[in-house]
Amino acid sequence: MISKEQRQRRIQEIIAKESIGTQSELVERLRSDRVQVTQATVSRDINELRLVRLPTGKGRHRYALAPLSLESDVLEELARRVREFVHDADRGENIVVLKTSEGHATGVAWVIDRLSRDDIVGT
Amino acid sequence: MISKEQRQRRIQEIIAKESIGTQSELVERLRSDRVQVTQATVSRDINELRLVRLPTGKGRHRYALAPLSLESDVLEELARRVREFVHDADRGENIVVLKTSEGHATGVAWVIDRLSRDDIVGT
DNA sequence: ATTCGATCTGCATAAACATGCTGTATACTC
DNA sequence: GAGTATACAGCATGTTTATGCAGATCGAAT
Repeated sequence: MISKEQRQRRIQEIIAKESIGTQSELVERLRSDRVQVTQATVSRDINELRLVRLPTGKGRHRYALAPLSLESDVLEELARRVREFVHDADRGENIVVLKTSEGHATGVAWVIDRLSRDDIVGT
Repeated sequence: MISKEQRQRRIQEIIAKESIGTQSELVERLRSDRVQVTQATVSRDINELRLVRLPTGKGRHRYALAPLSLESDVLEELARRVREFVHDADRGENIVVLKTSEGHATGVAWVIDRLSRDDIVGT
């Protein structure tokens, strides 16, 4: 019998590293670590740890702690530019239009490019 | 009939201001605003908006604006959404056009809105 | 050592949430 | 206009999560 505290620590580690979508999944995962519990207990643990089940699109979910840290350099720069230069944001179904100060569109777009890197098809 | 987009906006407003613990509760709340929907639709909205049900101790819960309210960090959320949903970025002299996945423009625009407001705290 | 109280867990089940299917509405093409 | 496609929402139901209750365990106080 592992302690409650250890188990909860383990849970946090697991969901931080792996993509766990349901509590049953987590129960199984814990079993593979020789930690035997039921879904009921895991449910209580999750509440105590204040973990959240985050929808990750197209019907999938993932338990998560809280934040995910990203490159804050680029982010801060983007924040600065958005605050300073972006005046308006319109949107359609699959499009977002940002209106910026004269001449600053390139700069804002540049930061967004950096942010997107690989995922961007083209600019 | 209110539009899906309006309804989702309304949902975000409501959960931002009020403490909503279940989807049925949200359905009721929407009804009191003359917005009639079922739990099923609200469930789909919540997934699309990537809202999160946060345990708030002693068996209670509250829906929240996902990572945003958790981290108080709009930037990281923007980064995530840009990475995930923005496919293309065009620019003009004072305009930036982001092309996103079907249906995700609202979410991206929403984060940018937040970012443009004075009351947002930077990283 | 026994009693009390608090904590923890599993079981069974209730409550909450997700989703397959279907009907309706709208838009596009021919 | 008829046919086809796409998005949307409700209903019914399946899946997932929360919880009342009872039994086990532990520590402190008597």
